[in-house]
Amino acid sequence: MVTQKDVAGKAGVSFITVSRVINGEHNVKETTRIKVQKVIDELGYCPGFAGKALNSGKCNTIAVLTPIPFDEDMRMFYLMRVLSGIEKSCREHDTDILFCLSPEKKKEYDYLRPYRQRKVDGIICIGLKDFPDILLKELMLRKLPCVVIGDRPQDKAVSWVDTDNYAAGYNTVREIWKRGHRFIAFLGIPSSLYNANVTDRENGFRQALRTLGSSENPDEYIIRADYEPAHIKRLIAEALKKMIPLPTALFCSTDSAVPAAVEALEAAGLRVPEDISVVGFDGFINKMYYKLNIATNLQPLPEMGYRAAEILFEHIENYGTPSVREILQVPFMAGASLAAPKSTSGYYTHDF
Amino acid sequence: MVTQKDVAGKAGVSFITVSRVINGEHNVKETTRIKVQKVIDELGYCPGFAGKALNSGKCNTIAVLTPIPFDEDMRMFYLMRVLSGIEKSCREHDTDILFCLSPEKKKEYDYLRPYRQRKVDGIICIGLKDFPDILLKELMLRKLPCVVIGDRPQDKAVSWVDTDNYAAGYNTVREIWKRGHRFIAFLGIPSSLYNANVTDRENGFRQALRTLGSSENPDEYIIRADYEPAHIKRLIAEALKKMIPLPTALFCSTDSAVPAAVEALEAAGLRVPEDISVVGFDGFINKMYYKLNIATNLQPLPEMGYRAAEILFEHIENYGTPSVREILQVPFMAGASLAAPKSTSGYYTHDF
DNA sequence: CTGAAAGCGCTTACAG
DNA sequence: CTGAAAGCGCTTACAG
Repeated sequence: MVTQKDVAGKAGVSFITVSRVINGEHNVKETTRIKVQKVIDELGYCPGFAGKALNSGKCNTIAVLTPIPFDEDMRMFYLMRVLSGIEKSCREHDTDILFCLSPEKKKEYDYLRPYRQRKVDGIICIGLKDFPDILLKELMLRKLPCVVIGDRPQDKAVSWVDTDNYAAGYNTVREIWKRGHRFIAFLGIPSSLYNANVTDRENGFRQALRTLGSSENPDEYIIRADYEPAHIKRLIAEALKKMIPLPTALFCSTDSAVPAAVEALEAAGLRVPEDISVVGFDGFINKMYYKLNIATNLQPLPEMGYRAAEILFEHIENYGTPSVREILQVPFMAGASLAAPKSTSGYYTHDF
Repeated sequence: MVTQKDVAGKAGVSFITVSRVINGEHNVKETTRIKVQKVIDELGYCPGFAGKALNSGKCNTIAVLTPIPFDEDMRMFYLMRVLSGIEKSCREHDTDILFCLSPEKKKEYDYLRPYRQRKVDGIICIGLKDFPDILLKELMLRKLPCVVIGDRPQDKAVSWVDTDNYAAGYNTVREIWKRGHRFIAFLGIPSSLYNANVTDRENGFRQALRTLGSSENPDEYIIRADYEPAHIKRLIAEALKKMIPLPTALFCSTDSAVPAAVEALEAAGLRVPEDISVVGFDGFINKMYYKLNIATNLQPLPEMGYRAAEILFEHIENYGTPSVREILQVPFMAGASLAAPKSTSGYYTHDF
């Protein structure tokens, strides 16, 4: 490895002068600078980062911590879009991304090692089911700046960027209702499986129905299934039998449930959207060459990543800055899977 | 940051003893070890990696260099599957992954900075169109171990892991032919856009047709389009007019072209697979909820990533080890998009 | 404008 | 079994 000393020797100056030239300091004679720069170019010298890191305590690297497995196709989309935003910000800050999977299943893996080792200046967490307490304590102990994406840890000290899931859930029902639907079902996820986000969508769904004046009890139209397509299909098949009258629209709390949901509906003899409309949430289903263009809610994932990174850099440059909480809006996207129901029975007079 | 000195002070030993305990050396009295370990636990001491890196010249990090953008949906699948294999190997070697995009478009970004800075011990390149000469020279200059995935750099010094695209192309034609097809078209990519892989698939296609005794000139059945769906559709529409007789099967050199290709065929009034069979290459199209189960070739992407990382670790531990070249096979996957053609005119007597 | 000194946190010989 | 010394590559005061 070429070091400052090598350059210094060949240029006939001390290594300190080389350091000055590399860092663009002004207290260097112009002729010296040129001479040194020439040797730097000849030798291809580039300052090793370890020496610098040891000095400054900074390594210009941030970690992305996520339990999302690389081979899970739908959730990967979420991760990748967020990453693209993080990456943009990192590029602007000359910072690299250390990629740390925190496997959901393989608990024995010590995913905090890179942080303990001070291999990163800060950390962005994505898709953690719950923000673990141990993690929080470690972060505090080691004064490691941290920003969480897609969750809202209680602790005041943690910054986060999230979307307004309640408003999006509410608004989605409005959009469905506006088109004439009155019996709307909701496909969620058990709260034990994910964080409050999905519950918020469900709460928005409930509140919207209350506000819009539905006399129906929404509970009977709410299904909660885990990520497994088979599970989704079975629960929908069972639920349909109990929903009287049949819903004319199904709001899926995540796009990744849409294919299985549509299959289940079709298996029950319902055509989408002729017999039942389907709306998703997240916004990547239509990138997947799915057979049907799905109305959905477009999460601003790259923006979330970008903002999270920007906040993180602020914390890094200025440890102790008050924590930041940002809530981004989720625009509704119309799509072929959402149409007016066959029989509208005059509800259209309801004004919007 | 808690350092060896802090531990040493509290435990009443020198920091060297702390180093010994941390590294599990044997020349430490048992009672001392226990005493020191207790303080380590109390203080939550973990050796910072910068000091170690400065000493050993190693940082237990490898870089993944790729021009594949995070937001390009189909190619991302390729990248992620490869990454999952790399990640597995890294975990076994207690190594972290530094993620470096080398943007295809934004040339001004200095994607070699992390390597020059010795921020990584080695580098895995994925999806580079051509392995750039400058990159190679830099790697040699800085003695940075490197393994390339999905390409075969000429230089003897570079290790790579690739798939047998020629054999897969050849075998695919056999599979199609076996089912009775005699007029088979090929959708490739201009050689200027990608590396020899796609050309190899095309060569396998050609050779298979020659061997199987097709009297047709395959040139008229070969289309080359870039990644743009619009481009693919236009070229297929034009090509179909010139193919006489019409092909009864289309072999797409990559799954990412399949949706556009099928659209083009359907726009021309051809049903898949009733009028024309379609076969892909890569193996992720069927993960995308595509409307049709596609016959394709399943690239062993996680294995490629895993092997590449294993080879890289060998190079890192033992710089100067002869370069390794590995070629993995690509199994053919039958699917609903490949069926027997409507009229078979007695070709079935051909023996396999 | 330039360099000698000290130190960042660690490890590796070398003495005792 | 334990510690003092030197050094990894760099930067930051401090002298001159």
